[in-house]
Amino acid sequence: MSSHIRRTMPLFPMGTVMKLTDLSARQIRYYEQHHLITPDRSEGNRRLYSLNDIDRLLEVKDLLDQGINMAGIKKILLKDDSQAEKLETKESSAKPKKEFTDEELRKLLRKELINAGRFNRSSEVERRFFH
Amino acid sequence: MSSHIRRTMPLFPMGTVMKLTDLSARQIRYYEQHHLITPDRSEGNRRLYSLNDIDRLLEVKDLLDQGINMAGIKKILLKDDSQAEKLETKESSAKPKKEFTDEELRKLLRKELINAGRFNRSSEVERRFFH
DNA sequence: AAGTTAATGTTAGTTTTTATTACATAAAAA
DNA sequence: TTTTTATGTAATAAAAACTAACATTAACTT
Repeated sequence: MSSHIRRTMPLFPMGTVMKLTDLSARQIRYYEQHHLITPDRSEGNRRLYSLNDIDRLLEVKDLLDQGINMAGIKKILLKDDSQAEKLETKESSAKPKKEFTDEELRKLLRKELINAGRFNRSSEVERRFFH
Repeated sequence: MSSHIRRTMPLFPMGTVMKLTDLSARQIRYYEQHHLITPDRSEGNRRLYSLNDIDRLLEVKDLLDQGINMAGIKKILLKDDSQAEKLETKESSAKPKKEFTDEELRKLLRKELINAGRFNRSSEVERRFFH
């Protein structure tokens, strides 16, 4: 649970993600159009990516490098994800309800980041950049 | 990629650092004025912080929370850091250099003891945040 | 008590970064 | 060949971040 909060916290703006993934802004937004990631937004509408988002982008990049096209990548990464299926069919206006305010989430994340044990499995980006 | 490069890589813009440290932009820039951090800059002059920078900011925050003032924090964090020494000398070259006397140090120490109850965190952010 | 200093807040004006949208293009698929 | 895919590029608007200056408050000094 704590790991989940830590890795889903919307933290990184576009520029950071571009550097971490070596993808262009165009590419990153394109993959979002295809629902492979759904980054949160700042109050001012800037995209904010989580560690999970960055992981996912690196997976997409990997698969593309292997010659797999978007349709295949979707099939692979969004497999039996009913939420994504819905999004795929139609722009769903149903947003996930927020249980926490942004402020509360921030505090939780920081706490988790600070206190989190090392027993959580590493994400791709963590392995690549932070170990 | 070596650990040093990873941890000194200029990655995070101000907003991200504010969230990770719960410090204001004003505070973060103030600590930079005092040479406690020296973030890199983007091509467009935006500050880019590394994991090491964030570590340092959290240390500063910790020490401030313990009632230690900037002078003491500098003494503690910049000790035998030749780069910082150079900067320090350069900036105050026109002014009389204010030394930190034993008396002042004892005062700081007393303050710290009075505010004791917390433990010193000397660990780095990388470990706390991303492992 | 009054005056200084230290640490941080706030505000204003400017530059950089990001978002959106539209059009362009090379390579792959049909 | 024509169409689709994945990505590039350009124009414009808005947010985020910069610098600099002035404001404020709590902590020291005298």
